[in-house]
Amino acid sequence: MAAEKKRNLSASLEDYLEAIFNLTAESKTARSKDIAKSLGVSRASVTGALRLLKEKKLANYEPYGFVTLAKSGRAAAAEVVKKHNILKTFFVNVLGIEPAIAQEAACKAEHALGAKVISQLLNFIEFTAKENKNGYDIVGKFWKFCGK
Amino acid sequence: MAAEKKRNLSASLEDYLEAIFNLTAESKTARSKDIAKSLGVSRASVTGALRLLKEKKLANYEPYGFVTLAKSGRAAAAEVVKKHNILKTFFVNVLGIEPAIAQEAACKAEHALGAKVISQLLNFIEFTAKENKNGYDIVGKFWKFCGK
DNA sequence: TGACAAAGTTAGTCGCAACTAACTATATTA
DNA sequence: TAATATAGTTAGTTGCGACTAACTTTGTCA
Repeated sequence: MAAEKKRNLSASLEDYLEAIFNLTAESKTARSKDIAKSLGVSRASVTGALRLLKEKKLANYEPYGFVTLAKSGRAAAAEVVKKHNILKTFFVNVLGIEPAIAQEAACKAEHALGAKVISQLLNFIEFTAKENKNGYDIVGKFWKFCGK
Repeated sequence: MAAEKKRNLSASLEDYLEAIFNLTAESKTARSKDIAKSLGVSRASVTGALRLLKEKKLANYEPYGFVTLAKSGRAAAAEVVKKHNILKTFFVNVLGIEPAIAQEAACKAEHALGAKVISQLLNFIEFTAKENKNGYDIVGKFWKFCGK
C-alpha cells in the first residue's frame, strides 16, 4: 500500500489551498490581499488561515512574507483543483449546464465527493468522447432528449 | 413568478429535516433519540436543532412532545430526500459506484448541488433508460469501458 | 403507587471560520 | 528621506454546531 496521507482538511482550508495554487499559477506570487479577494473574505481571515496551513505544514509562510505551498500542500491543492475541473467539465460538457452555474456547483461539490466518484466521472467523460469518435454521440442525443 | 421560498438552510439543519422525514415515514413518530442515532449526534444536539427548526417554522415541536414536520419543513425535507435519491441512483446505476460509498457521497453532495444539476442528473438517468430500451446500453458499455 | 430506567432538556464549553476596528510593517513617491 | 498609502496582523466578537455533565420529565412495572 502506498503512503496515503488523507489529511482531514476542512472545506474552508481546501478553498485557501486552491486559491493559493491558482494565484501562484497565474502570477507566481500569492498575495494575501488577492487570496482575500478571490475567496470573498477579509484579509484578517486570510492571515488566520495561513497560520493554520503553516501549522499543518501545507504552506510556507512568515508574517509579512511570501506565501508558497509546501510539497504536501501543493499535492492537496492539486487534488482539489483536479476535482474541480473534472466536475465542471462533466457539468458543462455532459449535462449541458451553463458554465457560471457549473463553476459554482463544482466549487461546492469538490469538497463533498470522494476519489471514487470523481474518477468515475472522469471515466465517463472519456467514455462519451470515445463513443462519439465511434459515431455514437451520447451527449448530443442527451441534449436533444432534454430539449423536449 | 411562483412563490419561491428558497430558505437558506444549513447543511446541518437539512440533515435534521431529512432524518425526521425518513423516521416519520418508517415508524410514524420521530423520537429525539432516534434522530440522534440516525445522525450520529448527541441527544442534546437534537434538542438544539429542533428548537431552531421550530423557530424557522419548519417543525412542530414542544419540549418533551412529539416532533412533526410543518408544511414548509416537509417540502424542504422532501427536496433534500429527492436530491439524495437522484444522486445515489446516478452514482450506483450509471457510474457503478458501490452502494455504501454512493450513499455517503450522496449525503454530502445533496447539500452542495443546486436544482439545475440535480434535474439534469435525473434527465440523464431517464435518458440512459430510454436508450437502453431502444437497444443501446450506455451503462453496460461504460462499465465495460471501465473494465479495462 | 412509588421507584427506577429511559428519554429529553439545560447549562456550559469547545473549535472553527468568519467579521470589524485598530494597529504595525512595507512600499512608493514627492 | 520623510510622509503617506497599501498590505498585513492582532485583538476581540459573533454565530454555528457539536460536545459532556447534570438535571427534569415521562413511562413502566413490581
